[in-house]
Amino acid sequence: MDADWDLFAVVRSCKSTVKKASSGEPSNRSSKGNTSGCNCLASLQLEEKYDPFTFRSMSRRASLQDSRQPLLKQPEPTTMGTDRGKNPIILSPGGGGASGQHHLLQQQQPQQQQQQQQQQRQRQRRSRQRVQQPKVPRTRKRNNQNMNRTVSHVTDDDPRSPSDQWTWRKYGRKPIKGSPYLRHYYKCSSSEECSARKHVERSSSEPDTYIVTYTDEHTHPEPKIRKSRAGGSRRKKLPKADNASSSSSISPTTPPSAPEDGATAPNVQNAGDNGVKEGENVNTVALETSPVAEYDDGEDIIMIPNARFYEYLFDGLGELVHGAGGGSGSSSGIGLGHSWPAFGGNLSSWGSCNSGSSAGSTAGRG
DNA sequence: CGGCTTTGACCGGCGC
DNA sequence: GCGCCGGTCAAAGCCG
Repeated sequence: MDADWDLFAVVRSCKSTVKKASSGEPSNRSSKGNTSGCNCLASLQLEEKYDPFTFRSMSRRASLQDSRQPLLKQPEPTTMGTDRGKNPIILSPGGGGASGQHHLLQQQQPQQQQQQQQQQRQRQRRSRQRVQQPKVPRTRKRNNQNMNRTVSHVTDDDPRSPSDQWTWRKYGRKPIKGSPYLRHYYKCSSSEECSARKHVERSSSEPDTYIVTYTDEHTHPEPKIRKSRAGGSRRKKLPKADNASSSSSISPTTPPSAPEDGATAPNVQNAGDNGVKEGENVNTVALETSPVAEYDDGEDIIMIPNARFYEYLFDGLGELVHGAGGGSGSSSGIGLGHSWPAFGGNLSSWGSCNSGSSAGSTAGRG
């Protein structure tokens, strides 16, 4: 209950905030709807805003999503990431937009303090533990070293790009100097022994482009079915009662960042060349990210083996689109499985992994 | 319960 | 030698 109240309160406050804020910015293309929604949720999603790669978290929270729905008008189909990247919304710390949040913050201060203390303690504990642990040299490779690297430039222009079917597990992200976007690090999760890794970052010069760098090769065959994405996105603990408030969701250290789902690691494939460093294979690929994510995100996009998916998707999409109309993503994944048998087993796994939310949104948006 | 994301800290390479 | 910065670790917590 409280949570609901909080959510609504936040959403509401955001909404009003957005109105004010958005007035300044003339067009937001696709983001419009999206943006409006997102902006609205700016306080809630700041992180996502900054770090589109994380969007999943939000979408996953059904309740939140539901509450958002009414506020989110589905815009025309759009490529997500782009907007975010181009028009990153940066909320100044004291900036407007957080009135609702403020309110909540005040209400829950004591709790927050406790939580903060707890967190601090935890961190200290961790640090201590680490210090006590015997130092195990980490294997870290530096860029210039002889590494088996493949750099791909991924754009979200061409939906039909092939993508990788590998399953990746995110193990870190970092703000990169000189880039407003975060770089996301992924490891192959199919096999512990597999040393394949990749990192995804949005090109600062070309927000529409993601730079995906693969390191090492997979030591196992391509997984046919993706593992469950249980637990998929987890946002920094959002205290039940004060999710919204928890400024924690707005990481002070989180820089304005990037977009998109690279998270999903834009599944990419090789193609052409583009000046990259010597010894690196450069591939230009289209982000398979489908229109999906618009507001919610790429989230789901992430694990979807888009590549192949795409064609089927668009073929069948027509129907869906027409039927659903610009429907809000609400129609979400629901029917995916049924509508597109073509997806077969994979789809089902996707369903669980990506959850309908995004899938649906994608469809709706066509 | 397994798998995944999040996140701050740690570590080591690299440039100055 | 020092500091910066990128890459990685690992506990915590979430979700199916």
